[in-house]
Amino acid sequence: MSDLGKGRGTRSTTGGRPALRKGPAQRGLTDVSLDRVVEGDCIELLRGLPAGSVDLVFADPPYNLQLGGELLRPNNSRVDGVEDAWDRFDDFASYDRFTRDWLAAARDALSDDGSLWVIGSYHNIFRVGAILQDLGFWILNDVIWRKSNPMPNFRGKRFTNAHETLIWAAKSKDSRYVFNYESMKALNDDLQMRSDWTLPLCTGGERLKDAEGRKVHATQKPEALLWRVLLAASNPGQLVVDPFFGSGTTGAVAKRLGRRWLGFEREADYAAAARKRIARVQPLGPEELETIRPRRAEPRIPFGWLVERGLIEPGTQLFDPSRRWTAKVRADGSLISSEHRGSIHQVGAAVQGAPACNGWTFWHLDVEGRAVPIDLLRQKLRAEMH
Amino acid sequence: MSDLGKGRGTRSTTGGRPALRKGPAQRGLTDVSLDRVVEGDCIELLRGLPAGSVDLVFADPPYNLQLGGELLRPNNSRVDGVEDAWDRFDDFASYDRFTRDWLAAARDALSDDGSLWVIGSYHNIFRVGAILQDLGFWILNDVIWRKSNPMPNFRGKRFTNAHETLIWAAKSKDSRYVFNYESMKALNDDLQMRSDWTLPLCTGGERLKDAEGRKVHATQKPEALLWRVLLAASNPGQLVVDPFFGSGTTGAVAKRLGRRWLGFEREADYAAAARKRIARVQPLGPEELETIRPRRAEPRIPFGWLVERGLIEPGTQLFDPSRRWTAKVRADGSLISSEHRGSIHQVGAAVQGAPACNGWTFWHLDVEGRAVPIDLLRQKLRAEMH
DNA sequence: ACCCAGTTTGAATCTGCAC
DNA sequence: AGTGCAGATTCAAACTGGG
Repeated sequence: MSDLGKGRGTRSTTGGRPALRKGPAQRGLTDVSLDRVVEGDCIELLRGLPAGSVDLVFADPPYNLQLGGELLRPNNSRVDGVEDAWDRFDDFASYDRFTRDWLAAARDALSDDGSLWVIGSYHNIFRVGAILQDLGFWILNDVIWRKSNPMPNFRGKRFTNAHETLIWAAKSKDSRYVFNYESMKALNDDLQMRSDWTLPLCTGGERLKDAEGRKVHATQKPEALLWRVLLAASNPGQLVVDPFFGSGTTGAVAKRLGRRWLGFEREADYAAAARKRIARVQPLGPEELETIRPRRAEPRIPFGWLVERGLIEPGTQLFDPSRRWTAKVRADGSLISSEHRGSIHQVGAAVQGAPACNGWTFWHLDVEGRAVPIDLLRQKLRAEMH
Repeated sequence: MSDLGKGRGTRSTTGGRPALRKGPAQRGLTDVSLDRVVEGDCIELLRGLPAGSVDLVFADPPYNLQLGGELLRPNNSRVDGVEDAWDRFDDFASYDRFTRDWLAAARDALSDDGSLWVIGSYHNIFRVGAILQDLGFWILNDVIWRKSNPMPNFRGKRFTNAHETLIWAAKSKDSRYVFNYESMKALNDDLQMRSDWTLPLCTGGERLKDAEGRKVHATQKPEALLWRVLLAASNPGQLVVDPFFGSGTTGAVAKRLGRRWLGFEREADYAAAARKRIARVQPLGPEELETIRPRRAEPRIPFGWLVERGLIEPGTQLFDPSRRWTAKVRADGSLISSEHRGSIHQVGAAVQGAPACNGWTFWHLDVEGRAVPIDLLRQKLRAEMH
């Protein structure tokens, strides 16, 4: 694991400074303490992590369903079921305290460019979202998990509750968070991935059962959901922490996708089931893990290099797709049109009267009667340079 | 209007005691004060309503978007964002105060069995939802408006923000709120209506424009959305109040559906446009309240979903029927061949040197020695997703 | 009347590195 | 922290105009 935090284990959206990014191992976490389920209170355990050591948090906290009174105080004592408005306020207040505590601890553990996902339902997600914002998290998206096979509303008193909500938030407004745009686009047939994801509930062979055939965990999340989350917002080698580990879906998918992971779980039974489950997971090899490389991450090639390398001759006439404007290439890689001179981008913007222009895709040259974007020459040069 | 609050104007879900339910006229509101747009501050106007006089509140409050500078599309055209003064707040605390004030006033105005809808985005909806709960409202559903034609994310930095969230809440836990289960089921091809509604944005002839062709209101809601809300949660003759009336969609649909209505609006321009709009609306006759059934399209299944769902493993070798070309599946659903990488369609086209290719029928995989087109897996998945 | 190609537009927290 | 600039980035629908 000597390459933790290097290579693919870095942000893919910028391409800059990959060697400078620290992996978990450089941030006070050793191999032996990673890829494990730790039993205990998630708030204490989160507080025990080195500040800034975590790249991604995925959290599936208790939903505070006001049905069975399964509500826990920060000290893990159980709150009794309550009826009237005063007690309900007490109820929410205690849920809010708990939420604030674990979110604040998670925020401290996150690196500056790390991000956090929380999943919830209308019972708790509004409180979680508001507290997130109060703590300085910067919401990037709310994402809807649209269940293709939800439980119907048996009594016919409400709409079928057919979705859950995920919030994706960066540590701060200025964060340079990881978003693997191209991978998400690839996953969605070359269309931008939207904020609504249609996925089925976790059923069938994926659902963990005990010896008597009872489900091990009441709210086991489908692996497809975590697949999308981890692929979108982390890179191989980065550290993913799940403070409410449960049946270990986050760990199973993290292992498969080559991410480092840590799971916190209070209940020994869940922890044991998760360990057993994850031990069976086969990690993908580097080739399968390789995804579409974002153009932003490709090495920068100045236009002048094409001239220098003889891929384009000084004096060559360039034109835009509509052939309304032309410009000539000069020896230093600058362009000159009838009224403007400067870089391919500057002249492209100037002739159009636009505020900006990507000269690589705007300017074309004539190759045997066909208009070819100069970006094609750049790709050729890149291939030559490996 | 002597039958206000009787007959159809009663809850349909219980069937009990219809004659005892009061209509607006019995609760201190006269005909002359109804079905009107009132200009002024919504909090004061809500406070001025007799307690318990309102059957349904629909609210589309400012979202507090906190937009930065200007945003350009890839073609350099400028996005016409929400820059109106009414959407600007100093900070979360002042937005929260505003929200608490209008929600508290709305709650007092609501009858005990009345309910409230609020629409918002991730910028504000979590704060609204938490405050709702703090005030004693009882959330019945959160409903997702899934936009069929959302604005893309132009910079590729996030998921396409393709939905908005509505919260539907009763005045209290014990409320006997109106829910027209059968109407909703009928609207949905005799299936229970789910909590996610797919509807297009308000465009075309429905969108109000001024003399210069500019949109009258930055955020006009589609009538189809209000149609569903009013049909679900109110009965003819009941009173619907919209404290952020804007372009008057709530009033237009309420009039058409035979509901009484009241709209509060601070801006005189909006109020005038709404009055003009609603004057043109023809109320439906009792028999016409039958609705058009929405058409259901076959769901699109991107190839990546097969990978995500475990129907095809990353690393799987694909080949064409003639077995001249092969390619490998990667974790994000893209393919890689010896010379090309991209979507199933792109790589299929590239290896053949063809301009286009249907990857679904071109690529096959080996199942027990037999070549099976990947389209078969798609059909399998589609069947699982209805 | 229809078709096709090009243009416009929508509640948007929308760049990142070098100097 | 501020400035300059390379260069990356869009989907569904409705509308417009010419043939």
